[in-house]
Amino acid sequence: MRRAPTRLRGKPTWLINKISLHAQRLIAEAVAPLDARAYHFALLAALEEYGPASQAALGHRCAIDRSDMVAMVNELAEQGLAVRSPDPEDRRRNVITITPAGRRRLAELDAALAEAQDRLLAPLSEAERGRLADLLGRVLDHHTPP
Amino acid sequence: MRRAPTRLRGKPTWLINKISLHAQRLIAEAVAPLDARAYHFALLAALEEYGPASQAALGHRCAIDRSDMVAMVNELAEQGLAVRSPDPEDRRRNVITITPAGRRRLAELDAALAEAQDRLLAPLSEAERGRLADLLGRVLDHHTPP
DNA sequence: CATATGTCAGAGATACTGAGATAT
DNA sequence: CATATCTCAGTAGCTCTGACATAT
Repeated sequence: MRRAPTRLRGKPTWLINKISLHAQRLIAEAVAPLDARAYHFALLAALEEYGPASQAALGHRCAIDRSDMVAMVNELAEQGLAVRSPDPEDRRRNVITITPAGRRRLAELDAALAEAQDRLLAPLSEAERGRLADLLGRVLDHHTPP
Repeated sequence: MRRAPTRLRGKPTWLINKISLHAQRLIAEAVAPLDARAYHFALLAALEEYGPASQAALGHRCAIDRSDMVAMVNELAEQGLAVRSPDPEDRRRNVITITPAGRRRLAELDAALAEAQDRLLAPLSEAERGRLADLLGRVLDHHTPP
């Protein structure tokens, strides 16, 4: 890919899409030893930070479709990382709750993912990583409905 | 997705992956009226900048797998944007050449994609877009074999 | 009746793998 | 023999759509 066409190099969408592939690969490698996926971390992080939540609420926070949420919660439940129970106050809902094992797994995943960030952003200094995260955060916010 | 978990927000890989989805959607919408895809632009840009090339060389420049290149070149050829002909000097190869119609299409795609960049990066100033492109370019280079 | 939630089946687009045929 | 190129078939992971049943 050396010397990609100038017109291509100048398109941030292209840079982002290509980097995204590297990011997905690095993350998959990082969490594979834990028998996990990237979304496990997202869900466990949301459960720990905001407490028990319905699948719809989790999906809203983490930008995961509710149809995909089913399988993700199944996986967390099978591994004993979260519990799915009916919500007595609204019987359409399930309440998902993180378990002690889930909190331990969250910490492990966080460490593994931190290393993946480090590999992805290896050529950037700490200050540059901060600036990049700020710019990306603003871009994502702009495309995120309230 | 409002108020994504702090741990998630702090992971550039997550920001990049989510933004990549928005980018792909914007690009698909931008080039759909031209009956094209993002890779058409990549290939036409490479052909215009570096001249006729084999499919393997194109794939190397644009980071497209050879097995996917076949269908892409088929599409360009069907639309009269490029010509595929056997290489007399190395009969394993095809030489792909851009046509005048291909150059016109390249200009159209470039304009359409410029607008997509604009929509993706709407919240950023010109200076910030430049800084973002620089940071992303360095990250991508780091993961690109020579 | 209209909306929200969870569930499921399947489509779509993208990237990759593995194999074969041909040529160097 | 080892490698390179093109081609094709099939797979994998992820995202999204549409439908349904249930509950509000």
